[in-house]
Amino acid sequence: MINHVLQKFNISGFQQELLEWYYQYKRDLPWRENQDPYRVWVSEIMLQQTKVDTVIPYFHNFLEKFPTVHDLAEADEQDVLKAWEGLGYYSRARNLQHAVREVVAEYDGKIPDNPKQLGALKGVGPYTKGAILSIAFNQPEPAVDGNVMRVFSRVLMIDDDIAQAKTKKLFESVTGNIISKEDPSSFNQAIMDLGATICTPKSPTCMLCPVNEYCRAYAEGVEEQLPIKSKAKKQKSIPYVTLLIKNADDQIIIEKRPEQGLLANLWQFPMIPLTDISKDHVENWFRAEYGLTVKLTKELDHIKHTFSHLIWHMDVMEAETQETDVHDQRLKVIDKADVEQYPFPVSHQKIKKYI
DNA sequence: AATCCGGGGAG
DNA sequence: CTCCCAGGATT
Repeated sequence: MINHVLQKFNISGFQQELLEWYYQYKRDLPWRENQDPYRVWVSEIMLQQTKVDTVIPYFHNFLEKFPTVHDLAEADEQDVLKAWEGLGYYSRARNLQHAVREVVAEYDGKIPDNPKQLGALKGVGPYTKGAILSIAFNQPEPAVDGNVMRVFSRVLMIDDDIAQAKTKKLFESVTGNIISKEDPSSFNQAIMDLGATICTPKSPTCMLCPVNEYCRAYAEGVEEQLPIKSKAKKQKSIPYVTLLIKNADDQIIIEKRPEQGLLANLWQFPMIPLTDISKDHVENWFRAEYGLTVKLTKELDHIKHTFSHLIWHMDVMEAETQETDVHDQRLKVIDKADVEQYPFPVSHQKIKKYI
């Protein structure tokens, strides 16, 4: 299969054109300042399913707060989540800290440079493993992400569905055969840059592509038709009432989310799902579930928030309580001014302005 | 092999 | 609106 795909493909010519282009035009990115494996690691985790422009400010802030593996290992998880606030996929942050603690405990704080130990760390999958091994340790390991599959599906005119797991293995094999043994670090990063700036998902600028003479899809004029990707099914919709609860002491009540699942360990304003009850039973349901008596006073907003796999419809209500303390473990009474100390998902940050 | 897990921006 | 982004863990 691989032999067939790579038949008559000029590997060394492709490598040379790609690398020469990269040496001249590579993007100036903060994690390319040096090859510190910790910085490479943090950047690769942040960049999972996340655009470069989004990551840059988070990367600076994160490295300022946690400059070394030891700083991150010793940090409070809530502080790590606060540094991740708004970036999404929060298990990345929790897994990264878990893995860093393992590196400190098992490897004396030195990030392992072999595939077995590196790939065993929490949150380090096939892509990230290859990225760290190649970028930080100069090892010729493939790092297959969306860019790599898009670029090589066009260059080699591969029409397999890139949404399927087995297709990713095909591209790992392909990349393992094409990657430069002289400069694997630059090679992998060059494919990323090419995918981000030239070989883009829509309207690729093939005229400016350094490897267009090696591209089979371009030669056939079908680059816009690749890669093939099956569509994801659409999200499920869930209605909620969300409460901004205020007490007589000018305080508000927030809730810590469960330690597993969606937005784990982040904070929110108490939410009541309207899947089993109707809106006029919210006060009773809340008293039964949280042991707190509240009175809904005013409708503040209606927020629609879309996740990868579901959609929240939040009817935001202002509520009052006569209580000054709470008894449910999940709830916490805080001063209005202290709300900024807690990590909130973006969906709930939109509610802060009503405080 | 499917599903879960966030949020943003380009078009 | 749709797509998809330097994906991984869980089932």
